[in-house]
Amino acid sequence: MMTFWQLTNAAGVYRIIYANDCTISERSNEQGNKMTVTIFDVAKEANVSASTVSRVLNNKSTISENTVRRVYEAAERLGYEPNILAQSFRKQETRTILILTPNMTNPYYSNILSGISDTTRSLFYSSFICKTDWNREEMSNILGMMKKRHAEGAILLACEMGEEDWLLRYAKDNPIILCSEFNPDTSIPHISIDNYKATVEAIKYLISLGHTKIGTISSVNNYLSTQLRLKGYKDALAAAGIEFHPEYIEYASKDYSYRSGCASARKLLSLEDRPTALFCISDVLAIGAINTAAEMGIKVPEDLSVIGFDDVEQTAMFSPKLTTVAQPCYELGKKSAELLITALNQSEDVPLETVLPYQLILRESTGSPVIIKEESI
Amino acid sequence: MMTFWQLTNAAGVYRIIYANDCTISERSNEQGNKMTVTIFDVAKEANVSASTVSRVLNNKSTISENTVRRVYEAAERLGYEPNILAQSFRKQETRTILILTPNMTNPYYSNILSGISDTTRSLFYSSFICKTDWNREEMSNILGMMKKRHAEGAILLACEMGEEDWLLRYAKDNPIILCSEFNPDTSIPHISIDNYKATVEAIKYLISLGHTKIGTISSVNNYLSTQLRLKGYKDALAAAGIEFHPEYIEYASKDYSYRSGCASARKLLSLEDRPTALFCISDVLAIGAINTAAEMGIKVPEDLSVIGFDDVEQTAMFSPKLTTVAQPCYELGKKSAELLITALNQSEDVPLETVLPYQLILRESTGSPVIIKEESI
DNA sequence: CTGAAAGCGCTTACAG
DNA sequence: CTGAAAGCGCTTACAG
Repeated sequence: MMTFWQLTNAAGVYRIIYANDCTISERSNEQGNKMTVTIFDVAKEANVSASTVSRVLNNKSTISENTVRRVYEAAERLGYEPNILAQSFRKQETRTILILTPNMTNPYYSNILSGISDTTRSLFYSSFICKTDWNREEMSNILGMMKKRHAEGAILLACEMGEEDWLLRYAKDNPIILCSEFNPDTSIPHISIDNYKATVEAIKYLISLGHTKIGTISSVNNYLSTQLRLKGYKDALAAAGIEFHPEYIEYASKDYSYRSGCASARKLLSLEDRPTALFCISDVLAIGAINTAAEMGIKVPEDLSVIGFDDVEQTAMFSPKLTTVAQPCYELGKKSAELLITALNQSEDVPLETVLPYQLILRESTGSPVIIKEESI
Repeated sequence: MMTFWQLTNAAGVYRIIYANDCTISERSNEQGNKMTVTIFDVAKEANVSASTVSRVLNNKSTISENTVRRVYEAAERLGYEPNILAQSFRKQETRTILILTPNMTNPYYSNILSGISDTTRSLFYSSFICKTDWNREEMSNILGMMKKRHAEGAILLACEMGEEDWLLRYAKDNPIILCSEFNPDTSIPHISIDNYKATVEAIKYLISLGHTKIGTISSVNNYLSTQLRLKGYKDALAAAGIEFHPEYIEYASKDYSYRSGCASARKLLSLEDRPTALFCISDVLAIGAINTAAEMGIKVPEDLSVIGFDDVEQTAMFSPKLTTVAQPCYELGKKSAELLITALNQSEDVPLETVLPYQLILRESTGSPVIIKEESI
């Protein structure tokens, strides 16, 4: 049994995939070598020209029903499989995209990668995942593969602000999508959640619980999300008329390491008038804060509320369960891939900005502050 | 400035990579379209034939020094970049390998993937990571890409026992490497640590600490490693003359889920004469055991010693720090890729079995059992 | 040490 | 609706 798969998109059918899942008749020459069945063999068998076979298999132009049938039958009889290498060469297209990620093991990235990978495959594209370690030279090398025709487009995860200028050099020749992080002034299409709004909602929630002494663990990195979350934190406090305390802000390492989360938390919790709630810009940082609090004898959520960010599944192993802002990682990846492939297939422009929904998930690490009776003189 | 990179392996130079990192002279025709610089253009510029240019750029046969220089200079002057699509087509090679993984987000896998990915890239191969969800049909589809000339070989992570027969159908046409898991009777090259020895060492360590009531959290899956670890557990006990208690074995879910680790631990720790030590065949299971013990008021390591397996970095966030058998995940990936590419490049056979060193890492989750005075009549 | 020529397997104007 | 022909850019026997 032979099956033909058709993939359609807005622009119409653009590729026929030809799958052969049973025994195929393999022809051999006298030496017993396998001979490749080409489009010419099929043409001869079907009594048509190679051009016609090509057209039938690619759904190009209208062809008489009779011919179509004959070609399909001949192809099946011969066990023809199109030579992808020849097709790529002829069309000068690789159907390959580049994925640049700082690393592959961080669950936030790996979930995005998973979404990208599944999506590209379902659209018959290959994705080539490359680890950059935030190294700009490495990124340049990788993107240079597009010029060398190894790939046709790229998705960049975790692009720091300020990477804009040199990136444009590549973006003008090949479509590029920025996933999660981007420069607000960029002309390169990007996709993310609304980090500002998400943070405001998280802080408002803490305020609604009765907290007024709210600290944050931010990061020294140069991501837009970090900036936006810091601004959301400040704005939400201001909107509620809560005085801003600069000492309530600590900055963790650029990669949100657990260690640095612990260190930041320790500083904040050692403050004379320590916060009763902590907004952390990543789950790992939040876990660090919770563990540090425990070490210091501060109970979560009784003495301290903690909110994380991302909702990576690995936090399910912790108790108390983390209240956090969930990012749709898999969907961020999926959508990035779809946008890129759209850009690749039609000259039609892709939207500059795509915003996916976040969700504030309330679990066990937050609660109302214990009201300590103020002693008056 | 133009640079040529040479990659050498045991078989000698096998590819020249040609990198151009500065402004290149781009020629245009009257319409201003970019014209591709081909090997013929370089040939004309250097006053040699295209064959010679090809030979120079591929280091084939001996060529007069003078010619070599002229060709390089011409190539540089013209900003020539070899057309990879044409090369692939001509040689009918994709330089692409398939990686089949149950999922991409589990840190054990993602670390292996990272090793594979870095290595293939450094050897100028592409790796195409595909998620299988343990679905055999999906695996077949993916491996089918080799026949369709999309890829030349494959690395399979987490191949369950019994997958052998249908796999051979693919392994006879294209090299395949099994990483971490395999069938002991397989004829397909594989790489792993010595799971049996590692387990024996771990159990011996527990015994040396004074434990005699040692339980294990195994899994219902069908991996060789699971079998070997169970056998190692039993054998080590037997070797020490410790009686085997069937009720000291529990089986977690096939994917080592945290939840199932908790459930298994609860059963073991609810036993009348409960174990004082638990050997868990994955770190996540071990974390589940530790957390469950805590919930039950059982202290680790005072009342219960716990050993994990894998040493994925994510466990660094837990206290007490986990004693565990470390697997060299990144190296397993790296070595798998090297083996596969070796198999691809030389007909020379690759070793059937490659064993990488493990390491028992002693941290805080293990200790001597508290000796409870036996009450005599 | 080097060149002329064939050919990898397909797609696509062009012509009818 | 269909065919003959050219050509994508390279590599590699073959011949000298």
